[in-house]
Amino acid sequence: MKQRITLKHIAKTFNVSIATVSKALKDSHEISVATKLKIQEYAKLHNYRPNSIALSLLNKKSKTIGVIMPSILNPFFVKTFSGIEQVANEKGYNVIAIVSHGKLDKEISSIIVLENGLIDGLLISLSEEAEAKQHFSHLEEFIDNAGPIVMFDRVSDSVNTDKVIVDDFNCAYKATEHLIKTGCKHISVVSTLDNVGIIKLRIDGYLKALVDYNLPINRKIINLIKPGYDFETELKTMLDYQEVDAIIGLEEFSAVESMMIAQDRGYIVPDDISIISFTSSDFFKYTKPSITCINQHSVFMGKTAAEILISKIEQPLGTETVFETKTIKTTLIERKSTKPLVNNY
Amino acid sequence: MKQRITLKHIAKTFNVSIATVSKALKDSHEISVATKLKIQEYAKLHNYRPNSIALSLLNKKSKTIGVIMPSILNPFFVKTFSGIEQVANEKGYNVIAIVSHGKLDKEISSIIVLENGLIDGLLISLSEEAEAKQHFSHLEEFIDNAGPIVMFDRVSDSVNTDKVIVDDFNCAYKATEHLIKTGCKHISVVSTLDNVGIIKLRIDGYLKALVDYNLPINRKIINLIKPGYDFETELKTMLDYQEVDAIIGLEEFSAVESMMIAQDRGYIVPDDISIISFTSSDFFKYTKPSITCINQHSVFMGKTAAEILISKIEQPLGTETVFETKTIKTTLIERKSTKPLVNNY
DNA sequence: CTGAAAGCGCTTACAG
DNA sequence: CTGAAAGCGCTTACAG
Repeated sequence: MKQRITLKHIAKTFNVSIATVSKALKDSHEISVATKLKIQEYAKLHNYRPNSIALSLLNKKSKTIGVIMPSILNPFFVKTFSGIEQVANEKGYNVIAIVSHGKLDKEISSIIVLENGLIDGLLISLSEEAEAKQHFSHLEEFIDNAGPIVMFDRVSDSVNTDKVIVDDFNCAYKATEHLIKTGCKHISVVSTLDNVGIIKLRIDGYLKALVDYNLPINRKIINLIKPGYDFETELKTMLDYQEVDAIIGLEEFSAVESMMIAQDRGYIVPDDISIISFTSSDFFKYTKPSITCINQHSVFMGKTAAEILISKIEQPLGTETVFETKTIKTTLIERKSTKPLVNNY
Repeated sequence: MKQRITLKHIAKTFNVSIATVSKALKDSHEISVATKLKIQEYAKLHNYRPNSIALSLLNKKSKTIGVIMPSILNPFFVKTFSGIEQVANEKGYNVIAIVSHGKLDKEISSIIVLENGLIDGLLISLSEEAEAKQHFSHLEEFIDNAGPIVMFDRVSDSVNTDKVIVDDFNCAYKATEHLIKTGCKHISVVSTLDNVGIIKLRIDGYLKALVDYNLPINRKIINLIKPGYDFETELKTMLDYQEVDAIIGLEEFSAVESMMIAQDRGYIVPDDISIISFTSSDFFKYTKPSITCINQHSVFMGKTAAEILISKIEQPLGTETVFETKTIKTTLIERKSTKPLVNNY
């Protein structure tokens, strides 16, 4: 690694000032054609590239955005991230990715690092712990000091900023309704997450559907399995002691693992028990039976969030800031883990 | 967004110099306890944080690394990235993620952006196009001007730098051997990638195993499906016209999709046809039958690559640079898509 | 104990 | 047509 070439170097070799070199490279009309030519040629030959850190300091813009997600080993977040990366790159922004692993202190320390000029704006999906403790002052501090935030998926009403969400309530309602319409009466909800706003919304949507269709509510088959508890044990216990003819898995793992366990116990899917999964994975096509799921259009969600963020970053100073909450529509992808809809419903 | 507080602001409020404030905040012994105290208190109260861009410019270190991958919607790269992110964060580095989508010009333009002080070092898995065209000058330029590179998985011998790879040759040999030992004789290889070094290595390992076990080689069942060709059609044609009793999928998609297609045609897996996949996915547990695969320990690969890179970044100037190529060991995870090993082999 | 100066690499308004 | 100056936010060796 040799020394990177700078304006100073070029200035010295031609015995001109740094300012002249700077202008020459920008093809300024202030500079004579002769000097422009020789400087540009030399710069090209030596692969001169302006130092982006220096420009950041000057412009107070880093042309990079940050993304903080609870996990990256979760297909939903991977796809969202993919969407974010795409539009960021199109618009000339770099993206710094940070995984909070659901931990509040990781979230806070990351934001502190990013807060000092490193990024022009932040995309964040809240950590479980931030939601559980309702701790958001680090976000407000960021907004005050560093730039705009757009929250996606796991958001909080307490933070006044732009948001992109999935319509979790209706989405759960639709899934539940679909199960009811295919003849299910004892619909369980299974999740490995708790204390997260979206889970509450999904359960509310589920409950509403039950009420609307005059089905009884059985709290014992709303199975939020807390960390530390064994999924398999919890699920088997439920299947042993409760009547269940359908399971809505609130994330991929819960759905696919529930299906496996039920099948191992001899249940036929979907005849004995139907399965629907929140979050769509390409792999749901490949299970036996293939799994009916809700497509949350996560790539699109990522793109939308990034677009909003960048437009906020680039809006002229003094523009009145109006915050919007965009809801991404979901689709039910019908596969073989649910019974066909009865026509005469 | 208000104005971020700087040393200048603090200096002005206490009528001292910027230098004094800087030293006071570093708790320098040069400064009187009284001034240190009031300055520190004020800074804390107003949430002062040194501007990291300014520090980067000063130190010529940005404490961030770049990662360029061909794809992020591929579980192998996601896991590798996860490993990278983990150690980078432990060691206080930010990571900028860039997806090349297999395109050379995206790879080049990204490197140009990153080259100018933005990152201290780069992790890269080559794009298909860079490998196909054997174009690597952008990497050499980066190494010359910006900092160390560590290549992972898709590497090139032509670039003199550190590398972390999977032992693709032996890995394919092992997989093929396993199939032979379970009684397969007509082993096909299926991949949607071509022109990539690792694919060549895998095929070489496969061929070597066939030779060692005195099995005939049938080039017609080495099925490298080029972009634009329909996977299903290609695979069906092969199954129709060639004798095949095992398929090695060189990436997840090829394996799982091949299994589906074979099953749709009435093949029983593994009795009629065995399946092995390169790259391990959590989902392989959930297919019927579950899929035997090669675990490439991709998270570990990412961690290793990041560790090497950061050690290179942080090594004192003038340290003799010795490049190493680290090979990550792979494991065969036996599941139900292959027949059990016969004991008396 | 405090501060002026130089510098990291750049840009731009202003003089000459 | 060219350059000196000021500045982005910081640090550090050197004077006083």
